[in-house]
Amino acid sequence: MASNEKVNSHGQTEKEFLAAYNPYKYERPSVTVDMLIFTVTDAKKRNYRTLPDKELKLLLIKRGEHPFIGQWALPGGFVKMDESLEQAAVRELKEETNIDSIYMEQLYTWGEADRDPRARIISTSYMALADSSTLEVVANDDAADAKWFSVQCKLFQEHRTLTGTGYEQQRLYKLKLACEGEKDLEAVIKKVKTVSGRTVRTYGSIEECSGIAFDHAGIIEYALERLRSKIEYTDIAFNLMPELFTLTQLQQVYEVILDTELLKANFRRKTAHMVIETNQYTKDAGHRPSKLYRFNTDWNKENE
Amino acid sequence: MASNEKVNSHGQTEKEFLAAYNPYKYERPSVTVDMLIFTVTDAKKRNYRTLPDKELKLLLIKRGEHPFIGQWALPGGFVKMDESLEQAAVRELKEETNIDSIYMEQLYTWGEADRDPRARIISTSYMALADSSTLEVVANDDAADAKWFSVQCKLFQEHRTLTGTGYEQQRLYKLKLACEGEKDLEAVIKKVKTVSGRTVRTYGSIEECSGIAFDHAGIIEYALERLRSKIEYTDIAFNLMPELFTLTQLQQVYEVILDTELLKANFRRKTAHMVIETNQYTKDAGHRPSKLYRFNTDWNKENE
DNA sequence: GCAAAAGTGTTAATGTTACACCCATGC
DNA sequence: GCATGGGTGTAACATTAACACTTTTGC
Repeated sequence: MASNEKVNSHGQTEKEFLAAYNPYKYERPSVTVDMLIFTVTDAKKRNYRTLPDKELKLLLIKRGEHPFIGQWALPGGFVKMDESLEQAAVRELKEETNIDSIYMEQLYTWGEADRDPRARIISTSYMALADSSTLEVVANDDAADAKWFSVQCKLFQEHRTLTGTGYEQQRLYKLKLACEGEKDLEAVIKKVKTVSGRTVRTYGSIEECSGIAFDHAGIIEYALERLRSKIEYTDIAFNLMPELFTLTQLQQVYEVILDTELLKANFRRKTAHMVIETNQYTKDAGHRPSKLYRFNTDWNKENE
Repeated sequence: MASNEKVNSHGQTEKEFLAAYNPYKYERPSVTVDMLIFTVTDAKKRNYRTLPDKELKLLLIKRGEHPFIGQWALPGGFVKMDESLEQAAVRELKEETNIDSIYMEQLYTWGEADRDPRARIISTSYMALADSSTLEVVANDDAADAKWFSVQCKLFQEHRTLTGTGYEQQRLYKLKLACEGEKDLEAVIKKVKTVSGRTVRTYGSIEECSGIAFDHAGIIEYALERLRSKIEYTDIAFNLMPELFTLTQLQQVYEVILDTELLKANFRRKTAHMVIETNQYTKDAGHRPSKLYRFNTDWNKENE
């Protein structure tokens, strides 16, 4: 369907409408969705007794074309004219992982004019969370250019300068993405907060970056921040869990995302109302068997 | 600059790039920013003794053209090809209120394919908060088609149906916008949460709407929800306060946004660390003078 | 004096943090 | 027996919610 054949509900062709309303005529940005698909997997057991460590993983695609050829990028693609942003995100998710109906939320829309060297592209990022047991088959199916990278992001420098009317706070985060058989990807992201009188302004920038395409390092950092804060006050973490899980597994997922150690007794009290006990147990674990739980979808019936 | 003259950093014209990368050729959406500019103002005093009530206000523009002619819409406009989304938002803010450098944050990007009857338009919404003392002059300057509406949004119906594998929860919110000399604007927004097994899905829709253009009623409801939740754990409310304020005024702002009554003593303890006492007092108030405070920009020095 | 709001103190309930301890399993 | 994790109890402390009370002003 050519653009100038489209007649809208007011008897205008799209061309007529745009000529009247859009000062930029046919020069319009392209819109894409960028998908941040996270999961949590087990690292290798150190010996027969220990539990495996958990790793937070993110799906990346190796670019086969310029620009950033050979570098890794978030999966995603153009939004079609007849589908909503969310439909586009669901479609991309299905294409990449072959799963529909997993948790997904819109994160942020990235609109710097020069973020893509080819043309003006505005990208809305979506975060999806999946239970790794559902995914494993698919990951192998995929072409060799889609891989799960383990994700780590740490604050490694912080400094604060007083100015006449306030202060400027600068923080440097190091993002590390690793995948067996691939070079490690690294980026340094700077976040600056300027307080001058009553006005507070914040902005971020990518200071160093190796192997990560476009501004995707910044997008990944943003998603991790969101994930970290939302895990504290929502039930978002259960989207990363299998149907049945032990409380220690749940705690490990919290720990790998928050990057802290939590106290077992306190963690169990805090999450008690979000889980339902089953009468099943793990076995052959090299230590005492543990009870399996499932997510209690009704935990916040009253509040929200 | 015509679109096909633009040569990018890889020696392609934009036309060549899009032919290769974009399956939709030249058919691309338009992108706009929609601005939600909030402020809090005083209603009329009931008598010489009482304090004025606070009202949460939102700036709306009367549409002079089809579609939705005569109805009220959020201010906003097209994103130019050489400016970022945020620059576009700042520009629109300046055009509407003549203010730069007030608090602003990106809210959400609205991408339903049919949300504008004329053509495919994707809109990123930004919320801005302003202290009304800075604004009052400008509001009068503006053309008669821009007005501040008082905003109210209440949950008025809730119901829950059990399904085989979970439940469906439905909530109806009534949004009311009022402005002296204008008809009241009203909308009913439905939010549905479907829990089926472990998968939770949420979506919203506008059920009834009178006088509010496009899908803007839903955008306003979304912004109010964000404002309400952020006021609880950030210092966002101080963007609505003048330089100097009393603790009761601050409490009133919290109350009008949260739509509850708060206990004075407890409110003061909770906000104590975010304010700095001055040695100034209000006077001629018909009751005991009260101390004026200012925002303490350093309140979260350690934490965040 | 009195209405209205400013401002402070107290107590009970609740939630959080840190730590200590016992239990069950596989080798 | 012992390493490893499963699972529970408790005391100190911090936070919150509800209420009661005193102070200061303009008319």
